[in-house]
Amino acid sequence: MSDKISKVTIMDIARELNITAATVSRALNDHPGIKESTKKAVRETAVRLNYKHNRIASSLRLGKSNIVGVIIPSAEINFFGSVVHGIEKVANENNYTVLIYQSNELYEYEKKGVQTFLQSQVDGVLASISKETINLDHYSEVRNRGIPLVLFDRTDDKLGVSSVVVDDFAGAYQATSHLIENGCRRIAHIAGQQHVNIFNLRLKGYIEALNVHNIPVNDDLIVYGKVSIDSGRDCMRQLLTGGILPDAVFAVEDFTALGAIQTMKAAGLKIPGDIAIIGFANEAFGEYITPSLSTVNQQTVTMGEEAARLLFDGLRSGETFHAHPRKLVLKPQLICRQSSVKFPGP
Amino acid sequence: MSDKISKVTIMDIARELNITAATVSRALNDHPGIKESTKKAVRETAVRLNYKHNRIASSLRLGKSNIVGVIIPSAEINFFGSVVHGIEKVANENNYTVLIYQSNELYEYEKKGVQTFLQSQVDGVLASISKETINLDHYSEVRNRGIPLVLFDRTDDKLGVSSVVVDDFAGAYQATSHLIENGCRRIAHIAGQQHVNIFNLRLKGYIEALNVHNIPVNDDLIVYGKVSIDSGRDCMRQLLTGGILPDAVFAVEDFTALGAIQTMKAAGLKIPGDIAIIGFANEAFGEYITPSLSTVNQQTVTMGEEAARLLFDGLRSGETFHAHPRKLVLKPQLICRQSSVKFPGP
DNA sequence: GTGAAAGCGCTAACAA
DNA sequence: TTGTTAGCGCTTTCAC
Repeated sequence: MSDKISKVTIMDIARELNITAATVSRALNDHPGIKESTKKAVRETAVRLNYKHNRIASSLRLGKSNIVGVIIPSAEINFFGSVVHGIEKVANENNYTVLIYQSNELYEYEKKGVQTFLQSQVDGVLASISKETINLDHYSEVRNRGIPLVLFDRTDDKLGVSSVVVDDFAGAYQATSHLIENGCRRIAHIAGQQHVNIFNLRLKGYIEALNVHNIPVNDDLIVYGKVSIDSGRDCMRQLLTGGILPDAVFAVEDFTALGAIQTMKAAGLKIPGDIAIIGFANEAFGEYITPSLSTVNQQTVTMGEEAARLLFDGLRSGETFHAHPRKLVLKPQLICRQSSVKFPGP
Repeated sequence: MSDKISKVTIMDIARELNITAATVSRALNDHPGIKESTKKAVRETAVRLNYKHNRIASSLRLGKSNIVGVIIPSAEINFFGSVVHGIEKVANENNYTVLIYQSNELYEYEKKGVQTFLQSQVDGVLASISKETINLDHYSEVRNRGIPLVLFDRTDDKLGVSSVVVDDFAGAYQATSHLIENGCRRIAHIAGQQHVNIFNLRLKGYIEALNVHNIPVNDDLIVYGKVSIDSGRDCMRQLLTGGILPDAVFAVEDFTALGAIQTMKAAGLKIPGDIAIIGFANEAFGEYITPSLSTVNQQTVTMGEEAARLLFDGLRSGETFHAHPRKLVLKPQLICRQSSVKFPGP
């Protein structure tokens, strides 16, 4: 019941056992040159006094915190939650703790998150760049300080750091080809902000698929949005009031596709009969909406695991971390559901 | 390009300006008794040398970290992402940083998260208890150490700490009454684990609504699940093969409702014609599935804000924090969509 | 196998 | 207005 703040330190344990703090520290860290009996006594006393290791003091002394910071744009996107799972798995294996900061897709928050992590002396940073971010100086700073930094999904090659991405070009290519193979010819693309490289790659993959299949690229069928449900709605309206009525839409990601579907339904269009649609990211809701949404899966957990592995490899290799940035490209997987299949198989 | 780890400290700034570290520290902290010119010089030199405040050292010295830790069961549930937004807003106003730890609904992770936060000397903890958690000793420890702890949504009164919840009883009462008003009489409830108090309250609210409307409570219409899509599917199957075919279902939360809907559809039941359904939590997907899901909104952002406010009030009041736990109960809001409305209005 | 002592970087009394 | 000094709790060299 007491609100006593019992700050038990290794000194208290030392006093109790008539040994020194140094010995206690060594015992707790399982130092080889300490008698087993001493270790045992120290551990028992630690438990009895309810001692709690002070990470702050330890970090200050060691110059490392055993914490990795993860910056994600939003915890409300399943994709990122899933990547974080992968990261946590590997971090646990390496005896590291993961702390998360959400940028809310805002540059200022993202910058603040990086600063917080730097000030908190995290040993490494994993990040996915916010949609709003153009200036990357805060990440350069992490890099220049020699702190391991690995980007995932929303990356930028200019930074010269390691990264893990899914092959967005290939994913877009597959998605678009799938629509073509289903008989669609007037395939529109609702694109994202082109400074975000994954969105740019998806546009390029779309164009490549059209080229390979000898379908002319029509600029009127490409609209640019801000990658959200609302934006998806708006972009779809634009497409419907444009000169050419598309018979299919490749949306830059699932939320955008969701918005587009709402507009299609409101316009009385049958999906996929009148118009087919496919998204990107395999968000959880896609399976449950009507029609269920075809999309591209991004191997989220693997992405997290690989990003974390790159980070911990770097942590071990020390100073030369950013000397040879590596780029891991995961294979995306097409997921065909109802929204894109005009001619269902037997 | 260099990978130099330039550990610039206040000593470096002091040397540069021929003053002492203490003065630099005071200048950086905008201490009143420092000449404006000195402050200016210090700040400029700090920028020039690319000095970064070392939070670790500062925390060790001050015994406080200006960090609050938030423990959430899962970042993949929109509800929690949304609450965290609320928390961050208030934390920012108070010049605090928010770090998130996800328990993945597992007791062991949750315990580890609490330990990490304690070891990292966070100044306060906000938490929502995982579904799996029964033993609450780790939270007691936070409390006993005199560290402000505020629970939100998944709380437990036994802990004797402040909390913010939505009125789950009232929400369940409203949801059930809504079904009754729509002409349903054989209303089933897919319940959650009863050791989780919010799930228990929802069951009680359901029963109360039936009582008030003179509808007998039938135990065959109450099934207990584990609160997930899969569990929703299973429970619904149980209900369909039971003695009485329900004409409505009140599901303990939205994912459970989603699973139940899948089973209903598979059984060829029309929703809401043959069977109506309502969920709880207002997860994002509910608006987009077919039929759209009626549910109960929980004022997530407000919940986060209020929880954070309770915490910061406590932080200021100091030692007596846990002496007078407060409990804030927010009003839930019924959201009627297609899945529950048998007789749509004009 | 353990002790003594120094120091990580910062801040707050107390002094001047 | 600024300097001096001590210490937060832990770890680690160097002794013995």
